Formats: sequence, C-alpha cells, structure tokens
Amino acid sequence: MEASDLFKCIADTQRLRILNLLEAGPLCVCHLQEILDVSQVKMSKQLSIMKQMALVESHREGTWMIYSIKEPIHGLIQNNLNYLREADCSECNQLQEDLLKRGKLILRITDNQEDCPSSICQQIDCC
Amino acid sequence: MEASDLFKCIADTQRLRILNLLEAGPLCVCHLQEILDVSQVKMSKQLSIMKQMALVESHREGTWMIYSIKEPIHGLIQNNLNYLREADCSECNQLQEDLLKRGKLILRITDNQEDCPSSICQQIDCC
DNA sequence: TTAAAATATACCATTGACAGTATATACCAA
DNA sequence: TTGGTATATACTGTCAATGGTATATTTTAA
Repeated sequence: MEASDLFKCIADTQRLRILNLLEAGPLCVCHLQEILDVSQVKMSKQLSIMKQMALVESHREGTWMIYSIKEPIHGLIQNNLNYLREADCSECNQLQEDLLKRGKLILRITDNQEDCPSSICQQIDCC
Repeated sequence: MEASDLFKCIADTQRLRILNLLEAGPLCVCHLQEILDVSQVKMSKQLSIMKQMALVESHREGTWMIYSIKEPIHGLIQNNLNYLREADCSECNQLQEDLLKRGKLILRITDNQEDCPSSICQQIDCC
C-alpha cells in the first residue's frame, strides 16, 4: 500500500468522511448513507473501493452489511484524521459534525427501538 | 484551500517529492529535474500547479527560476512530510534518497565551481 | 542582432475517476 | 414461493488529470 494510494483515497471528501465515522465505530451502509446524504450506489462503491484497499472490512447481519475500520488502522490515515479533527477548515468542521450526527443517530435507533444491528448498538448497550 | 485539494496534490508522487525537497531549501527547475529524473515540461507543469495553489513560489535569477516553499508551509503538508520521513515505505525511502541526492548536488555545484544560483548556494556559503 | 540556455505554455491524445440507471444478489418474513 | 429490504455490480457516458510534441518567452552572452 503506497502512500500515494492512501492520499488519493482521502482526497475524496466522502471517503475521508466515511473513514472518520468508521474510526469512531462500525456502521451499516444505510446509516452511512443517511449521515453523508448520498445515494446508495455511490456509498456502496466508495465502500467497495476502500474494502479492496483493505482499509475497511464488512460483515453481514441479516440484510445489513456492517462496515468497520480494518485494524490496525493505517498510520497515515490515523495521522491525518487526528490532524484534521484538530484543525479548522470547512472539511474539518464537517468531520466534527458527522461525529455529532453519528451520536444522534445511535441514540435515535436506541430510543425508538428501531431495528438495530447488534454490533452497532452493543456499543451503547442497547438492542 | 481545502484539505482534499492538498491531498490530491500530494497524492502525486512527484509533487510530494518536490515539496519534500523544497522544504529543505530552494532549488531551481533544472536541479529538481535532475533529482527526480523527469522531463522539463512535466517538471514545469507540476511546479505551475503548486504555484497556483500557493504552495510554492518562484523568483528569477538570470535564466534560472528558483522555486521555494511559500511560507508558512501548510500544516497538513508539513504534518505529512514529517510523518513520511519517519515512516518506512518505498515512497518514504525515496524522500530520504532525494534529500541525500540534494545534498550531493549542492556539494557538486560548489566544488566544481559550476554556475550556481546564489540563493541556493548561499545556504552553504559558496558562490 | 543573433544564438543559446532555461523555463513556460499551447495543443492534442489517452487514460482514469466518477456519476447515474438499471439490474442482480442475499436475506428475511409472511 | 413471493415480496420487500438492503446491498452490490454491470454498463455507459462524461469530465478531469496526465503525458508528449511543438513552440513561445525571457535572459544572457557573443
């Protein structure tokens, strides 16, 4: 895995946002879609790209596919996520917003007793 | 200047190598060409791209164009250069090799009394 | 004023990333 | 076994990045 491939990957704002979210915990495709407000096809493709690069991995739970960071997270990715979360720029702010949205989303699927992939909700002792 | 633009920039190995070299000190186009072993046209284009992004700047000395990092260097660039110089990957090793080549090149143009852009050679009290 | 060196730009062809539509697959519940 | 939900893939058109050739520009020296 060359550094240039990793840079190319996170040069796409959506992929960067996905990695930022997954680094906080696993999510299924539809919830990623909801947070990033992006079409199903596009999300699926982005995840597929990063899966091929071995940056993320997935497992099935019923009809859901749960994506998570493939451990250990690559140092260059971690380094840049850390940097951008501290920095002040429009994309950096978006990463923070996404994490807030993620928090709300997890609360919502807990509270409303919505169907909830256990590997996501078990993070907060629900489901 | 969005983070994604910066990532796109350093996702190109040549541009990354150029920034790595310039961060160590100014160089003229022909010396960058020599170290990276790349055509004149291509080098000129890469520099032009980064000049437009305000990552580098240039000034003329005779027929030479001397390029240098535009201060202050962007934190994201600095951060990644620091990371890659410490890391171990083929591209990381290349960055180190380039810096060695740069050192030898500066010694050579000093020793051989070659024509030497003063803003480069004054770094080592020559010319 | 002409020639040579260093650099930049214009032009063109090729390639690769990306977005969208349609369709396929996998799983579940009735 | 049928329909619905979630997800993936195939196909296609479009646009941007890239690399090469030729040429222009700037400066210096003869």
